[in-house]
Amino acid sequence: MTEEKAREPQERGRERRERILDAAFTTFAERGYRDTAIDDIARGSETSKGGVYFHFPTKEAIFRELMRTTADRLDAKVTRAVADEPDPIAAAAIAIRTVLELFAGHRRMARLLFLDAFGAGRVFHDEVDRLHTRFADRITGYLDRAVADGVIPPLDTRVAGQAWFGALNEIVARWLMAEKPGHLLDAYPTLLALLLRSVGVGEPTVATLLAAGEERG
Amino acid sequence: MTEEKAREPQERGRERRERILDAAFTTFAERGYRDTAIDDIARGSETSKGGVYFHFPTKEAIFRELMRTTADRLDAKVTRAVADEPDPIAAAAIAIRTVLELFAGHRRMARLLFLDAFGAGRVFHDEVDRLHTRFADRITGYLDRAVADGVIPPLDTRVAGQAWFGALNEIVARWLMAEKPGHLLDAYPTLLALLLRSVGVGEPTVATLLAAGEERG
Amino acid sequence: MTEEKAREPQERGRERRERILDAAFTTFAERGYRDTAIDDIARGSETSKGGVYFHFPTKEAIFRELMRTTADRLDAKVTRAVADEPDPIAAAAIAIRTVLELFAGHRRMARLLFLDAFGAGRVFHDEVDRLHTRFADRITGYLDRAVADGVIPPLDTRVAGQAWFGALNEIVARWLMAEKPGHLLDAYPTLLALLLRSVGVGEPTVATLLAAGEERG
Amino acid sequence: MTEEKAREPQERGRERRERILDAAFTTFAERGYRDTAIDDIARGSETSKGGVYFHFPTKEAIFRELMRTTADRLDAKVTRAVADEPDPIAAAAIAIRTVLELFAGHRRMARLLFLDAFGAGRVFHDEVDRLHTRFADRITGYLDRAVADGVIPPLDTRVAGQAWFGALNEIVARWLMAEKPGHLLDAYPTLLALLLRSVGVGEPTVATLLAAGEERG
DNA sequence: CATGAATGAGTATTCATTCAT
DNA sequence: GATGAATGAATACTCATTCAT
Repeated sequence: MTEEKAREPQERGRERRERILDAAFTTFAERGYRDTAIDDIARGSETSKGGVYFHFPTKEAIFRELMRTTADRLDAKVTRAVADEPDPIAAAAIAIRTVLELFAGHRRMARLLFLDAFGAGRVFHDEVDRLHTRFADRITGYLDRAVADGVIPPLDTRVAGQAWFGALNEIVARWLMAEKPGHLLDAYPTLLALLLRSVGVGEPTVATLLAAGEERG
Repeated sequence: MTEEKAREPQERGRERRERILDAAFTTFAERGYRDTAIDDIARGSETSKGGVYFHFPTKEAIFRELMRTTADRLDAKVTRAVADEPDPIAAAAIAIRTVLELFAGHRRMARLLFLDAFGAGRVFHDEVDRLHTRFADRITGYLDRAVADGVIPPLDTRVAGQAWFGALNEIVARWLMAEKPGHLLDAYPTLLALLLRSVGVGEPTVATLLAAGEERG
Repeated sequence: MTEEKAREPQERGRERRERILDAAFTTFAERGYRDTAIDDIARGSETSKGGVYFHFPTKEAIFRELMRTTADRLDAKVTRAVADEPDPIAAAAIAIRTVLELFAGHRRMARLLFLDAFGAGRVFHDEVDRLHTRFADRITGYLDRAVADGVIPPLDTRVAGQAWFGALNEIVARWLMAEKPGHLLDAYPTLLALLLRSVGVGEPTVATLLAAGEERG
Repeated sequence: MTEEKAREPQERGRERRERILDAAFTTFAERGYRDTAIDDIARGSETSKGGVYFHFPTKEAIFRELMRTTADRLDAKVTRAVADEPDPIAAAAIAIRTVLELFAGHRRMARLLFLDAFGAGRVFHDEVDRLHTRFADRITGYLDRAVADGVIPPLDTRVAGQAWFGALNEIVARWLMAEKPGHLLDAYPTLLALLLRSVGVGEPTVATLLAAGEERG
């Protein structure tokens, strides 16, 4: 209290807002959207119900913002990891590995993005659609470049992007649901090889990229 | 009424039960599990709330039965379609095509199986899990046979099965979410080629199977 | 079925009616009025819901009849036990002992009459009122005679009848509620002595009646 | 409204809580537990259903609190009335008279404690049991002291306590059920005399205590 | 800005009772 | 007479949202 008074009121507000988002993140990921009450979020962020409603108009808005910022963070991380890689196929490989690594380390994040769906109903559909489209489009982008570079033969890259994302998505989802989940990254070599071959990347390149992954890991 | 008098009482009961199931199916698919009230189902099946509860013990039971029978129907259809095909790779191709065809014709069925599980809450995590595992395992089975037959090189077929299912799943899901969905089957050639190549099926075989699909379609 | 056809239809009906009453008795005593569904009674008497409603107009009617006939049986038993006893005080002593003996042997009967109340609400109030009044009046009758005979000094026998019945009632109720109930009859000597003294029966008579009880027990 | 503005918010909350309790008390006493809907309580306390649930977690909790506080109030009143009386027999006499006086003036309170427990269902068996045991034990305590003081001959005071309580209980219950109830206190002299004599209090003491009661009344 | 009391629409489930067959 | 399918009123409890203080 005393310290807080010293800060700019604006900053105090932003901090509170952040605390609410944090609490919401945790609770949504643990109990799901429907089973999370505003009261839980208020308690978790050491605010009151009214406090929450000062910063966010509805429960749905909190969820939406959370989904988007989480996706943003994921996106940023991938972008950074891929930044210096000129080869689109290698970039895709790195992107996939980064995603798996991130989820492996932040199971909660994965739960929010992949499974929290349950209970959120319509609200979630929109947001998940946006999320899936966004990542699938990104993959499509890599593949388009790869086609343009002549690295892989031409193909319907939109469908391929969706298929790649779907494959990745399912691997993560199964891992999340597993009672005794192993290491998510164990699936990486197989998955990467599958994806690369699927778009016609030659075996030598596949081997090279897998080796690169080994080194990094 | 007049017609009903003619039928056996037992049959009338079964028919009512079916009507309830139908109405539930429709409403679940349109509004999702959580947003469907028993009253809606009662109204949709021209029964009363009590009538619904005479035939089903809980709302959850209705949903579960619907999930199971729908999955069963899908499964049976695929099994029949694949019955006479000894080549596992060709069988997989036919299975995928059958699924796409079925969903293309029964968008509602797809919604229930792929999207509406979302919104049903934690209780159904395992039901969805079972469903996904069931179909992924089926694919794994085809691939195992293909490996055993020496048609494709050895690989982690469990991961591959999940990846294939995920890819298929995502294609259908995107189509379901699309505002102006095109023809779901348009994705078939690309998807099939991707999946086949991903496990190392040679280009000649890929071409043959695609041609076979063209003929059938 | 085959046997039943042989009997008079009237008798078959009466038997069914009896079976329903039996089942109701058991279930009411075990689960209470409110927690007993007509379906339970139907199942317990191997009839259908409709069958129950053929013999009784409402659930309440079953309960009422059960209360009354049970009370009647109790009453009859007491009447028989007391029949040859000209001394009203001795008669009262025998009556009390008979009631305790009966309940000690038929805990279920006691539950119905004393406790099943819970859940029956208003319905029970009336019936319990009738029951209590009936037995209290009976005691009042004994006491009136005793006063007339000059065995005990004059007193407000109505109040005394109620008090005696209340005392007896409470002893039984406590016994019914006890987790590890002892022998209900163990309370008899104390209770009888209390009651007798309360209306001014002399110690010699008290001792005689207690001794008589010992013999009979 | 205008008055309320003046008060502390905390107090307003407590007041509302009290209003709910009052309304519940009245309705429970009039219609019984089972036949009282939360909506009735809400209406009676000029609140909303949600308002009731803000102050109490369940309907049962309201009833329990009501039972307990009512019993406590009764207990406290008796304790106060008896405080300066060193003679245990006189104390018991005063206690009985106080209970009768209190109930005579608060018929509703009597209904709640003595009759309305009926209708509350199995859940409350133990609450009623506790209540009865509590008061019976109190009487047993007086009698134990009286025996220790040599005022009355030794006897099974536990049974006697139950019998006394049962007698008192029945008198009140009959009065409550009566269509045209007379004065409850009219029963006092007879009841007291019965109870005292039942444990062997000598006639002179009985006369003295009755006279004391006359004076006080 | 924060609080938390209050609101009230929303929901699954139960069950006595009816009645067509 | 018997059956069991159907009815619909009744009810406790939840929770997003509002708003006076």
